Amino acid sequence: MSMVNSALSTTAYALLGLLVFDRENPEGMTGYELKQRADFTLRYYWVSPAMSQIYTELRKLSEAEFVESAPSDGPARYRVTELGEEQLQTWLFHGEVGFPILKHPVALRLLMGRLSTPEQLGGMLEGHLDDLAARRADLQGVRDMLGDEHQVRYAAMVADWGLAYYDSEAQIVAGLRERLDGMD
Amino acid sequence: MSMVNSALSTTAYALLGLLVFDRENPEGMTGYELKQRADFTLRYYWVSPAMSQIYTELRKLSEAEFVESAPSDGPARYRVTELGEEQLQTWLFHGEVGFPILKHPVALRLLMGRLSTPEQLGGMLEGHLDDLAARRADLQGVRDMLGDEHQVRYAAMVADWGLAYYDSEAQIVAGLRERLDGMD
DNA sequence: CGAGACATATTCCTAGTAGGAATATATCTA
DNA sequence: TAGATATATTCCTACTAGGAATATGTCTCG
Repeated sequence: MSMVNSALSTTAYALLGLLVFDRENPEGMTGYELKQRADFTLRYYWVSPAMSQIYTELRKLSEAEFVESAPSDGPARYRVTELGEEQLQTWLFHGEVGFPILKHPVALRLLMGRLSTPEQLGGMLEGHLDDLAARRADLQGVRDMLGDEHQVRYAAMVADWGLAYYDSEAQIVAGLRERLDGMD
Repeated sequence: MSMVNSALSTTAYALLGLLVFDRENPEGMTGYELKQRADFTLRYYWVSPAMSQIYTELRKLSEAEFVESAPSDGPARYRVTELGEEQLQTWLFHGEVGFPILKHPVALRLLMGRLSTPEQLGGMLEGHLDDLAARRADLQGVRDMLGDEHQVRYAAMVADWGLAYYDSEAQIVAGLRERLDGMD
């Protein structure tokens, strides 16, 4: 027995959130633009969905009338509806808040530290941190983008959190160096 | 054209790592025990795979002869093979190290802060932190379990990292309280 | 001692998700 | 004007999540 009107996925709500964020824009957003926005802002807190996934979720949101797209000859441009905004509100504070899920290949390798030399671990971590530098710059961009005061009040905390999270990797490397130096 | 001998998933290597960790135990581990171990140690750094997934991955590892199970009448008990250990070594430091992926429903809701009152956000965060208290205790357990000095040297950093990661949520709440107090 | 609860052990099924390939058009650039 | 890049969307397939189903063993309490 498949649940009719089954609950939307968290990813669907995340996209709905992006559309609410953009609700002053009368043009709306295409799926493609949503993907870009998701890659830019969302991916630090929720997996950035694949393109195909975005269109799937948009279809579901559309069926539930949480988003609408004015019929046009060009690409479909979605806007959040009143109903959608209400629904997001409801979900935000009345839905089950699940546990964070992390897939961290670097941490995983650190956990297997006994299988490696300190040099190997150190090398891997430093390579990873190089990659992170670019990400960190992006994250600053996200913070700059969040201009509205209400948004800033809370989202900046999240951004700080994200930075703290990544900074702690820098701390690990620092700690690692220290430990390496202190080794006999 | 399906790739024959296709590369194992990260989850498979994670399980292989758990078996290596346990390689002094001549009994080996059952799939069930691996699941328990994964829930205990692994889930903070990699999604803890579902039971069914564990058995799927074990089958693949077995086909590749990275693990072996002595035939017996009881439940299958797996041990890592020489080949498996070598393979894990190779993967650890010669495979592609992907980017961390986070699914954080709390951070997601914080990002949508403009849709909520400070009280709602604060309430949600505090509820979440209550749940985390238990987890944090678990994590201490993981650290206690890692008795071997080589392991401790690196895994303790990971544990610290995990703790720092979760502690930063406490900081967010503290920051939130501060901001709430400072509000007109 | 027997009943029910809980732990162990594994398989099966289904919906969901990832993510690349394919397709098409528009624009930009040299 | 050809090739590259960006926009826009769909399609396909393999993988993953995760609950249900199924057994058997063990523990506990009246």
